[in-house]
Amino acid sequence: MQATQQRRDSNNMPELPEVETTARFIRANCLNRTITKVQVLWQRSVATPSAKVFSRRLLGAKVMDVLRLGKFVVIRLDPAAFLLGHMRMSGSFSIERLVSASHRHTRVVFTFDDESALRFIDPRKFGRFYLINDLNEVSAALGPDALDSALTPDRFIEMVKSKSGAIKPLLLKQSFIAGIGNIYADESLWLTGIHPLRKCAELQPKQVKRLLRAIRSILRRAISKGGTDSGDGVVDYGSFNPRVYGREGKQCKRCRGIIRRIVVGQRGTHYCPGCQKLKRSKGIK
DNA sequence: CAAACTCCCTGTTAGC
DNA sequence: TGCTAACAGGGAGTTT
Repeated sequence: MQATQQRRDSNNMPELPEVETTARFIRANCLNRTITKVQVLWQRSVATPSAKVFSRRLLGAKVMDVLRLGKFVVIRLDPAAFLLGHMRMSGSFSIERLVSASHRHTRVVFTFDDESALRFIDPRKFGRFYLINDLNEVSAALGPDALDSALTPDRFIEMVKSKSGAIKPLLLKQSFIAGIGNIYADESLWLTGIHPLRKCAELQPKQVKRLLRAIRSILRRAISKGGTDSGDGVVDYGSFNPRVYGREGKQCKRCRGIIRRIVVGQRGTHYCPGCQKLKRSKGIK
């Protein structure tokens, strides 16, 4: 039988939508299964506890639920524990019905009682697993999830207003708001017409409200485009077409200006100088 | 306290 | 064509 796996290209670095899709994918395939074997092929893929303890403690654990927390895939286990996975740059999962030849970049393999296996593939070795008892250990360090309805526009406005720096680095800070990565940060700022270097305190409440709406619309759309099982066992994230991300030197789809790339907070940042002004111009000078 | 580095990694790409 | 060096990127840790 063919392996079930997820497909990813350069425009699909795991951010909130991809993690959500992945969590659903694992949930659909691994629910109620019991782990019978754990192979850690790259030790550092396991952040905590030690790879040895990690493997031992997972034996006999049953998958009770799979959810998403920010950019973490959270697997709730019985006996009570949480297995968290972070895909970082290049991580992805595949599920196999039969034990097949090992994929080149396999870092961790979880085998279940029905002899299926969940394989973690991660070329750049940045992905990490955490086995913890209290989910709060992680959630306490995260800001509200970008899609959590408990994060109201008013609250978001207050959160942004109290900050002194630029808006883009703030969107990437998981302790501020969880789930947004470099691609969606650039895209949502473009959609809202806000320059990435714009100072938070200078933003009008109305703009911040629009920004949150843009973030959510882009994330939701990406989720809906991903996660569709095409039937041949391949889960495709869908073709997400960035408006600015990775389009340096190309024409803005809105104003025909030329997309620029700058570095903000050590991150490549793409924006349209025509649509995203740093200073509000008052007509013709 | 926040911003800026440094490091972890390797596939991809630019430059020769 | 083939080689090398630079680069990208999320987050943890360290320094300014």
